[in-house]
Amino acid sequence: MLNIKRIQKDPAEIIKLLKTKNFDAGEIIKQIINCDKKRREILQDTEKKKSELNKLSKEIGNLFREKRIDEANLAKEKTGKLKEDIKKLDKKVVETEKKLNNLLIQVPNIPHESVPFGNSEEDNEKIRSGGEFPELPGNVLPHWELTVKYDIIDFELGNKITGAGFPVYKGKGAKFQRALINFFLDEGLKAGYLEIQPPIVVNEDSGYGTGQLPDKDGQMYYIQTDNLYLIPTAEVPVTNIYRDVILDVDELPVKNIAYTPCFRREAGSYGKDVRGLNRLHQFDKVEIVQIQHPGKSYETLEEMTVHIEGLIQKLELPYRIMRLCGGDISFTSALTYDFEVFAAAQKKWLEVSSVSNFESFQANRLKLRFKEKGSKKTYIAHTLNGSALALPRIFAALIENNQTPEGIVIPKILRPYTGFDIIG
RNA sequence: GGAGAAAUGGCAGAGUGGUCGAAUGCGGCGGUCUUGAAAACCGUUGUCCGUUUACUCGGACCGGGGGUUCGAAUCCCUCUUUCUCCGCCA
Repeated sequence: MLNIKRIQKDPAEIIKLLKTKNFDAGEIIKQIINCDKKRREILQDTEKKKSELNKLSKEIGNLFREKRIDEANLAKEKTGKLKEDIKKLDKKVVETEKKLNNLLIQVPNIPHESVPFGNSEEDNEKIRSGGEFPELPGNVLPHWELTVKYDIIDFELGNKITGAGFPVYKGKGAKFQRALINFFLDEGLKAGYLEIQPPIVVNEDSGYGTGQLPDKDGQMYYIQTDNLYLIPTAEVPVTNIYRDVILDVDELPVKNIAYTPCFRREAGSYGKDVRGLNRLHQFDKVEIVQIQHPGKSYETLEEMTVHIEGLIQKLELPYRIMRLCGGDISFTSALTYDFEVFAAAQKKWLEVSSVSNFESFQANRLKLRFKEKGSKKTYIAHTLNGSALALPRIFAALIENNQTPEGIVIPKILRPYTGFDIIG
C-alpha cells in the first residue's frame, strides 16, 4: 500500500511512474485524493465536537463536586445532541477510512526506475547468466520419468492419498530433498541470516498484512473451522512477525531465513508446462527476508541476488537472472529479479527464485517502522524477500542435468548432506 | 474438552466512575559529581491521527470489538490470549 502522504504530494508523478506497470492510475488517484480530503474534513468536524463534549463533561464533573446539582443537570441536557452528532460522524469517519483504504490497496507499488517497459515475460531483461549447459546423450529423460525410473518421487501415490500436485518423495529422493533444505539453510546462516521456524498456518490479519487478502484468498488453502490459511510462502508468517513493530535503527538490517512447506491452490492450468515438479500444490522452499533502512535497500537487494546466485553456482546449474519488466513484475514489488535454471531434458528455463524489493509498500500496510538514533520520529522500513531457493524445480533441473547411464550424479556440494553421490 | 483467575507504558506493578495518558520501582536517555567508572542526586522518557510555516492546539489509544454514562483503565456484553487445576495426547 502506498503512503497517502506521498500520493498527496505529487499525484501526477505517481500516475506517470505507474505507466511502467501498464497501470492507468489517473482515475483512482483522483478518487483517493478526494476521499482523503473528505475524510479529513469529517475528522476535524468530529474532533471539534468531541472536544466540546469533553469540555462539557469536565464542567459537569466540577459542578457535581461543588454540589451545584441543578446547574449540572442543566449542562447535561446540552450534551444530548452533541453525542448524537458524534456518533453519526464517527460512523462516517470509519466508513470513509474504509473506502480510502479500499482504494489505496488497489494501487500497485511504484516500480524502480530500472524496471523496463513491457507486457510479458518476453520483455524481461537478462542481467547476467552463468553455469555450463550439460552435454547429455540423445536418449535423456525428463524428470517426471527419471523419478519413476529411480523410484524417488511417486506422483501416483500422492494422487491417492491427497490429490494431484502433492508428490510423495521416497528413499534417496526424500533424502535428496532434505539435503537441499539443509544446504540452503546452512548457506543462509553463513550469510548472517537468523533461522526461523514459523507456523505454516496463519490467521486473517497476517493474510492482510502481506497482501494475500483480500484479493488473492482463492490462492490459499483455507481452514474454515478455525478461520486459518495455509501459507503460500514463508514470507507471510516471517514478515508478519514484524507487523506493528517499531525497530531501533541499529537492529537493521533484520535478516531472517526460514524453511517451510508452501501451499498453493492455483486452480486450473494443467498440461505440459506444469508436469511433474514444475508446478505443485505443496512444495518446499527456503525463504530469505530482510528489513532494511530505506537508504540501503537496493544495496541489500544486490546482496541477496549475489547470495542466491551463489547457491545456484554451487549446485553447478546453468542459470540466468532476469530483471522483470513492468508487465511481469508483481503488484507489490518495486524491483524483482527472477532466477531461472535450465532443465536440460525438458529444454526449459525454470523459475527457481524471485527476489524483490518492496520498498515501503509492504511495511506501510504492516506498520513496520524504525526509529533513528536520538530521534522520536518513526519511519517506514523497507522490506525485501527472495527464495533461496524453491526446491522442486531445483530438484527437477538437478536430476535432469546430472543423469548418466549409471544414474543421477549428486553435485559435490550436496554429498556431505546426502551421504551418497549417485542415485542409481 | 471441563472449572476457575487474569490481561495496564520497554519490564515489574498501583489504580474499581471525574483533576488518569495513567502512581511507584526498574530499565533507557541527558546532566551534576568523578582522572574514569560505579554509587548518589537532578531532569527526561509511549504510539497514532488531525491542525499549524512553526511554537501550538485538538482527538484517539490501559488485550480486540460493542454497550451503559454528561464522563470509563475502572461498570456491562462479547471475542481473543495467558495462567492454575482436571481430562486427553505426540
